[in-house]
Amino acid sequence: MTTASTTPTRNRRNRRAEILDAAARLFAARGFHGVSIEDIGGAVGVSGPALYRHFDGKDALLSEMLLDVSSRLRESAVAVVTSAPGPKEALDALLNVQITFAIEQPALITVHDRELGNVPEPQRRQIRRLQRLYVEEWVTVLAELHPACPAARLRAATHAVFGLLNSTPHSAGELPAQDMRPLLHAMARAAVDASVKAH
Amino acid sequence: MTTASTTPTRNRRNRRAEILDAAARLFAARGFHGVSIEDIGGAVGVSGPALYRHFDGKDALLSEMLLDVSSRLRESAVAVVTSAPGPKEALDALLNVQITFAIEQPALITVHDRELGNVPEPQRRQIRRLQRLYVEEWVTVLAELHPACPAARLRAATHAVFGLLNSTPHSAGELPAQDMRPLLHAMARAAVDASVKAH
DNA sequence: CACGGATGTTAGTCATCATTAACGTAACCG
DNA sequence: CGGTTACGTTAATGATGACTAACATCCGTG
Repeated sequence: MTTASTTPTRNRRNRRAEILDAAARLFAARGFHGVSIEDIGGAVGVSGPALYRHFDGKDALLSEMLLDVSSRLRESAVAVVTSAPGPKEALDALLNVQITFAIEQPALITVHDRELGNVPEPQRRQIRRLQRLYVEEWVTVLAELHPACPAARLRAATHAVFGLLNSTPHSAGELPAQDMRPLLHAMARAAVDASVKAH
Repeated sequence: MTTASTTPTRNRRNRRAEILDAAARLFAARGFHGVSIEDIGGAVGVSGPALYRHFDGKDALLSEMLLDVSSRLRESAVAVVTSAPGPKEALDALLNVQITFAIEQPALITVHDRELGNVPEPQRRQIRRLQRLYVEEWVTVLAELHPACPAARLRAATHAVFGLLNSTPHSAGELPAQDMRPLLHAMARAAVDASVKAH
């Protein structure tokens, strides 16, 4: 083999991330069970069982992927909320976090809200926990803005906003990202305001 | 067997629909490839290969399911738009169509926007066509309301609204349907208005 | 009442697939 | 240089699963 042009160390470090990235795209397109280990290996130029040098198995691959996404979302949310001067700014920042994620990592977002059911039990619980904490960041901020609105309504509204923002992958080619971003922000913002009207 | 209490004719006619219903729920929960023929049969009280008396196979089952949903959505949209006195009422009616569907058939809606990729090619095209026509009903109405807004933006906004409304399955137990309905309507309405602001 | 069709059942069959085994090879470290 | 570690490879292996075959049963109808 004479095709090793880049630094080996660099390649080693990148392989895991490369696999996770390819797997995310494939899972998003065909679903967890619709993708084989061979498919994933093939997508990064190695073949099949090579993946077991990097992950414990297909389930572990998915677990790590979702765990990573949930953690990052949750961390970003906490960071952004605590550093915001007030709830109004916090909401804007939360919107930006989710929009950035949805636009830059559409495959991950898609997998994140579809494939939790395929994660085995020990990790499933933890991912759920992180997702819940992420939602609660939103609900807390919204509750500060509208103390009279019942929490259940705020939670439902939050999920609806996620649905709105996560629709980006569906309307992929429609609009350039630089137009999509403010559009989503404006729509989500308006939806949130409407959800608490009359409360 | 002495357990045949209901009218046989009734049972026969219902079996196909029963299967489609159970399959929709299972597909929504675990994904097309995550559900076996045995699972589907089991869910309606027959076992495995009995399904082949009603459908040509697993693919055909999915195809029929998605074709049915797309047709119904599209027909409802056309009906409601043509009978509306003006674009404003038409938009409200379209919102109600989608909301009713999302609340009453969450599993179908979920499968509808996830599993198109698993439909084999002859039918795939037709389902896509129906989905496109459905979207165009929305875009046409929105264009009447806001002629200055570029079609691409309206299309993206439409997809975002679908995302918002189809989030119902995710926030299942949060809110009773009788509260969910007006909430979704208000949020979607506001989101649409925001999407065409400054145009 | 005999018959045919609709609807099920159970026992194959044949692929596909996740996972493991057994075996290179190349870089790095002593 | 000898040995360990990291990464890959190509064969099994063992399950699972879609689909087919062969064989009931039941019901309406001539």
